[in-house]
Amino acid sequence: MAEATIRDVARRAAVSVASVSRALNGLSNVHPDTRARVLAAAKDLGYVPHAGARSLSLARTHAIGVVLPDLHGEFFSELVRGLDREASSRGYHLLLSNMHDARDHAAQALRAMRGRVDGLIVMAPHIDPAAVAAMLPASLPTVMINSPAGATGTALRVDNHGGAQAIAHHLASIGCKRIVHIAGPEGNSDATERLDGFRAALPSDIELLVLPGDFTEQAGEQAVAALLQTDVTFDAIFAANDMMALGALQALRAAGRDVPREVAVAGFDDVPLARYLSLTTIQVHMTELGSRAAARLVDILDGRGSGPADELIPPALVVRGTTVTE
Amino acid sequence: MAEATIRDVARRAAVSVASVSRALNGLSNVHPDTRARVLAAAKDLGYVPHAGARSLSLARTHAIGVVLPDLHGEFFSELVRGLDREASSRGYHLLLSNMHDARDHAAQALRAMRGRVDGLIVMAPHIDPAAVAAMLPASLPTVMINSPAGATGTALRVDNHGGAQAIAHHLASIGCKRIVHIAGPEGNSDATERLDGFRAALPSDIELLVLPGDFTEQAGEQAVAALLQTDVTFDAIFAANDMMALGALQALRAAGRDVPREVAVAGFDDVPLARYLSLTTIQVHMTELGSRAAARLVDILDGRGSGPADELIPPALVVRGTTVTE
DNA sequence: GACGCCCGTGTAACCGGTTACGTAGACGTC
DNA sequence: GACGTCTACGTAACCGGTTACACGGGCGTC
Repeated sequence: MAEATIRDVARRAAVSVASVSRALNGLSNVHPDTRARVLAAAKDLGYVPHAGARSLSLARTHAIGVVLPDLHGEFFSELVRGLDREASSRGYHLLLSNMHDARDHAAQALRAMRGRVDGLIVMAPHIDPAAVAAMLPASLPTVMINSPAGATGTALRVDNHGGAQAIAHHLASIGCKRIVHIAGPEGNSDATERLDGFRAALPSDIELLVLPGDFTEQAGEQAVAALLQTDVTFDAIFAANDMMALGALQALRAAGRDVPREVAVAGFDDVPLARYLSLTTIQVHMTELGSRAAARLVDILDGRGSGPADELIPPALVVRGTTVTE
Repeated sequence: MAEATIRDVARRAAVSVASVSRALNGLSNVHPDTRARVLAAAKDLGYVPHAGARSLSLARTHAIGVVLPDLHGEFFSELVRGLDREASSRGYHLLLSNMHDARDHAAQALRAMRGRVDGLIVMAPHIDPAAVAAMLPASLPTVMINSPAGATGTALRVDNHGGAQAIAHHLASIGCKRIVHIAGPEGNSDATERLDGFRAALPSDIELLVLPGDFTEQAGEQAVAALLQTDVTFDAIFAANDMMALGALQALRAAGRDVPREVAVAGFDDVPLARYLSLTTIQVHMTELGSRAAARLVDILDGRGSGPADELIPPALVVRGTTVTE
């Protein structure tokens, strides 16, 4: 059952290992007859090159490491789909590694990548970029996704600022005056950028109330339910992500508030559910983010110039039934 | 910027590479002083072992290859989450590879795994298991997920038969007499097992009409829309998956049919949307399927006995508003 | 003091590929 | 016929780890 090695092939074809290697890799300086013999021998033996050995001598693994937080749902799969699409079309594999919260475990995970991959794609919106940089095995080209601004190396980010701005303009244009924002977890860069962008783009005659949240549906529901107990009035809710917006929607409906006539609701992300529940939101094309990130990294690995150091993926406003009547 | 190797560490600690290797791997036959010197030297140099070289000499990569079809949505992420959870907790990494439709490309992808991974987890419900077996690099332990029955080696499968049976009993118990089934793509083993199980469990006094489908929402919608044009009567629809059930729901609502009073609707999978749209369905715990598969493979790799050759993951019936009124 | 044993360590082979370098032979030129 | 070139190919070093085996020295025993 032991797999055939290149020496087995060499023996069977009665040539040296060098010739086998050359023949199999399509180098030109091999006699056609020799090449044919080698190919036949390889086929007979069912020979498959040992990728590990190959990478060791070439110092090239053709794999890229992907380190992600413990993402849930569509986000994760869309991102990975984009990464995989681009990577595999350019001859690279994906080595997955989840970075759970534990900090030192994360360092461990990153280090373990040395010698396994040619480069890294890291997403860590909850970790200080300097800390991440310190954990990296140096010499491994890295592309960061949605890291806090100022990250080292190449970074791709969703334009949270621009997206939030678009929501602000939209809500203002439909006449909202008293808006509630349900924020994301503290220290999360996506969350803070969304709030900052929103606040900055809001005309001065509009009031803004910010409530804490944590990106979960529950948080959105509870925040709004609690708010409804008070005598605060409002005509719009902008949640830092879709799941909280959906929670908010449920709380509003449970309380009999008419959406969008009494209260407009908007989210951020455009998860698939948003379309079904007709939620106005910002479409973040995770697939594209993934493939752009992979493309950038592969460009670097393959020695192509790497364009601008940072890149913003522009999100698109999707207006649906929770802010305007059809 | 070149990374330090074990020889650099050896030089700095003034010992041989063997001692460095022994010290770093925690072998017992190393003098405490030596170990301390080695550790210090390694730390000074920021030494990180080269995983590729390590796997070459150990013939162990501590990675498992995951070959999946181009899955969409939650399915994909849930499965991968389960795989990753189990694998990483047991010291393994995941090497991802999508197997698109092209058959020979698939063989290529599988072969490329040799020397990169210690074992494989393959999901290919649309491919003949014998063909898959033929593509495998032999000598690579493989666990198949949801393959057509009779697959080689270890296989884990969702109990499609049992799930469909549960739906049949449920529909019968609420009094349905004329049921329409929207089938999945031809040749897909999940699809055929669901239909077979359903048919087998149906009491003989219930009529069954089978319509073709392909697992997409559109297919479900069109099948039902077309059906409504005819004078065929029916009081229940069982779609081979949730997305088609949701499509069916839309067609029914567009035609003004009352669900569940006039027509009961059930799906299979329990995608997240199902909960929001209150669809009765069969809950397939993809996360568990993933972690079970990883556990089985790691058991084999680590030399633990591998229990029963095959394993069925039991799905659970989830009754919601599309079959019963609350 | 000869012997055996154990401990700690170093040397070098090995994992399975790639490739720099050397060389034998065919051929052309003067 | 001596010499240079070019082509096809083999030998062996190398990638960065692990580890079988050899070995030297300290110690206990008779």
